[in-house]
Parts: sequence; C-alpha cells; structure tokens
Amino acid sequence: MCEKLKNLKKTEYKIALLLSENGILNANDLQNMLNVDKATVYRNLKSLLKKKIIREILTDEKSFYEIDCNIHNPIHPHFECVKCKKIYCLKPLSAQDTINLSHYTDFEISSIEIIIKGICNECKKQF
Amino acid sequence: MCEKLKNLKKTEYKIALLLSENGILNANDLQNMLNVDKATVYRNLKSLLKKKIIREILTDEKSFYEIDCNIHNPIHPHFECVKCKKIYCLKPLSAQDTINLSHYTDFEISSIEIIIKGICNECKKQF
DNA sequence: TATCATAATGCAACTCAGTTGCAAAAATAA
DNA sequence: TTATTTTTGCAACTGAGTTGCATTATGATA
Repeated sequence: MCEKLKNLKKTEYKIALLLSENGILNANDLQNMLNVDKATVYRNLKSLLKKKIIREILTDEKSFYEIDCNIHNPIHPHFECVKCKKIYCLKPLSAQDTINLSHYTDFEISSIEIIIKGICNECKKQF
Repeated sequence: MCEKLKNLKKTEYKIALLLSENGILNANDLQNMLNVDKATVYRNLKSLLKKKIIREILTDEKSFYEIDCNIHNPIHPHFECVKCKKIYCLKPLSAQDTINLSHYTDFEISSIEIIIKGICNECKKQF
C-alpha cells in the first residue's frame, strides 16, 4: 500500500483501492463497482488526478485510469487493441529504452504516456 | 510531396495538403479552412486514417491530425500544454532513444504515440 | 446533544466531439 | 442523355464528461 493513499477522502480512497486491485479501469467500471452517480466518479477521479495518485490513459472513446504508486506500478506503455478496444499494460521500458527527455528544455514536463495500437493475440485468432 | 498523396479523392487531398502545409490541426480547424460540413471532415479524416495517410493524436478533449509521410514527417513525440492546450510536435527520437518493441510479441503493432504533458514556455512566463 | 458551517453526493440538464440516416447534389459510367 | 455510384449537407443523434443546484452527510463548536 502506497503512502500516497493515506489521508484520502472516502470515495477517493475506494477508487484508489479498486484501481490498485484491478489494474486499469474506466469511469463506467468504477461507477458500477462503487454504485454511485457518474458525476461523483468523475469528480473524485479529477481530484485524484490533481493529487497525482492516479494516471489517466486516453483512448479513442474513453479514458482509463490506473494507480500511480511508482514502486508498485511504475510508468509503462499501454497497448490498445483496435478490434476489441481492450487496454493492456505493457512491461515498463528497460533503462536503455527509456526516452531521453533532456532535449525538451522548452517544456516543464509533468507526465509521459506511450500508447501502442494494434491487434491483440485474442483478436488475431478470431479474425 | 509524398507518393501516398496521389490518387486521393478531392476532399481527402485538400485535407492532406492542409496538414502538409500547416502541421498539426484538429477537425474544427479543417472545417473552417475547407468550409464544409463537419460530417464531411470526419468522414474524410476516417478514410485518410484507414489509408494511413494521416496520423491521429488524441488529447484530453479533441483529436489532432498530422500527415504521415515518413520521410518528411517521421514519427515523433507530441507535447500537450495543460494550460493553453496547444500541441507541439517534438523532435523525433534519436536512434538510441527509440523504443524496443520486440518484447511485445503478443501484439500486432500498427502505431505508436508518445504524448508528453506539461507546461510550455509561453505559459510558464505568464503564470 | 443541538447548532452551524462545509464538503460530498445525486439528479437532471447540459456541453461538445464525433457519428449516422437520409435526401440532395455531384461525379462517373454506359 | 440516362442510370448508377459516390460525396456532401443537414439535422438528429450518441456517449463521455461537466455543471448547477438542492439534499445529505460530515465535522466543528459551543
């Protein structure tokens, strides 16, 4: 359990816990699991994002969320299957693969997101 | 001018040209520049995407598009300023920075998108 | 415990990017 | 020219995410 997760409000904490246990989820998943209004889900997701407790992964249609405890869940690329729309978390990049951001001095960088698109193994079999 | 751009339909071609000349644009930009209905813009963008003539960059609120002529516009990371929402094209990764995708054998990869978020120089000055 | 202030929630209405059905217009074929 | 196919405009729709507001829950304070 991450230090970060202490001192959260009730619903924030529940969301953080669900994401810790289930990996990557979208707002609708969370709404169903928590049985609360979608406005409540989105409001809590926003405050968790602001506190940098969760990360957002944008896809074609909706956003997904995952916990941001660097030790337990280091930053990693995501794979989006264009057929089934499922999101897969990929292995974190190895040290030598890590992108060198030091050229980009014109920007104050706060986050990086690598999205790889294609077709997953399951869908490859089916089509 | 890319080979790819030959044999396009009229509106497809106009969009491809605008993107070649202007870099990165969104659907609304294109609608205004072309003076056509937004449905037409989106339909043409979709077919250009399918033909792999343009690339799509997803951001928080809307998508942006850029031409996909590998020589003239190689794949590169994008920077999204969280303040002004502007999208910047960054220098392509150097050879040693290029991500090694060979581990990800469970997936048939078709595209990669690296989005870096933060605050751009302009906004840094202002706030 | 009762009272007050503040924060969190539910609900409904809204926004806005993107999609879709359909009829009209344009392009192409015959 | 006429017939067929493709593209467009329009208007209505979809669905993710937001917002205003009244209600409920929480927490502080006396």
